[in-house]
Amino acid sequence: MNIEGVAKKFDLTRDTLRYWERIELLPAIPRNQSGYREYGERDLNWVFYIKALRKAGMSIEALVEFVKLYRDGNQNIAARKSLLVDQRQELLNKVNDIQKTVKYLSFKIDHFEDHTLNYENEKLAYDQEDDQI
Amino acid sequence: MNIEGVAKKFDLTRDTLRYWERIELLPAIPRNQSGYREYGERDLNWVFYIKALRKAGMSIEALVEFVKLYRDGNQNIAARKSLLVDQRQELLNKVNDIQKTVKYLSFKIDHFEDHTLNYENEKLAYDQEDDQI
DNA sequence: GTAAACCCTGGTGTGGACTCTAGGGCAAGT
DNA sequence: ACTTGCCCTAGAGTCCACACCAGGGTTTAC
Repeated sequence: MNIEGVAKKFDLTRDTLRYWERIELLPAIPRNQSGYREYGERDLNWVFYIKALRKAGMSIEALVEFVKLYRDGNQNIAARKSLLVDQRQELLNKVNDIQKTVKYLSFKIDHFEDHTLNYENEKLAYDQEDDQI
Repeated sequence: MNIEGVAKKFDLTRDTLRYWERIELLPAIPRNQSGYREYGERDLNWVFYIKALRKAGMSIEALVEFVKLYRDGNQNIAARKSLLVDQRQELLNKVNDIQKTVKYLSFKIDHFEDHTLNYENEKLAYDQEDDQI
């Protein structure tokens, strides 16, 4: 599949795909005889993966790291797997953060008219056990 | 409380606080006779609120919008409340997205050695019902 | 009363993640 | 054969969210 097709399929711009490749967020895409990029199955997997994790808020750094491990050979399977596990954990942490904020919002919504509130009360609502604001 | 105190309390830099104020992400902070910012109870609430929502990944745009509604008077209480509700909904959507990605990662982790996978299979794991992508 | 440690504004700098442009090659239809 | 519409690279431009000055006033500690 050519770059246009991939761009459409995943709703990205061609420029973004080229950019990702340049910073090694994607592996080097094979070229046809005219030098055009020809995305294979594996490359589409990467695009899908990268896009999902970017949307979920993963840093590009972490992803580059991961791609590098793949690029550098099949050696360190354990390392790669544990990176996946780490990434999952980071996402779970993020979910946790957001859910705290949801609680905080819910509290504000429920007490919307109550103008005596201050953020100390709200902090309470936001997080009962965590002492660092 | 002066700017240094607020910065320390919320683990932000003075620059960030001034920046937020400039782009109207915070209301105009009252000044003392020397022109120094003097943060009140309400302002601390804002800082807390903004910081939490930023950390949760809310766009600055959406937050500026919200602050504006407050700034423009006490009129539209309903509008303000519904904005809170909207923001909560956005966060819930985000949680949903991330959880999809977590599922996807879990799938990859579980099938780590299985090289016959392609992103079509993974798409299945990623999201059973959503047909886009 | 003076040095250190704050505060202010206005402006410039920075890093990240694209986005666009220029200049040129290839492909497909007419 | 020629127009249209892709593709390429290299490089410049943009926007965001700060971070970092410079130049100057103020407050606090000695």
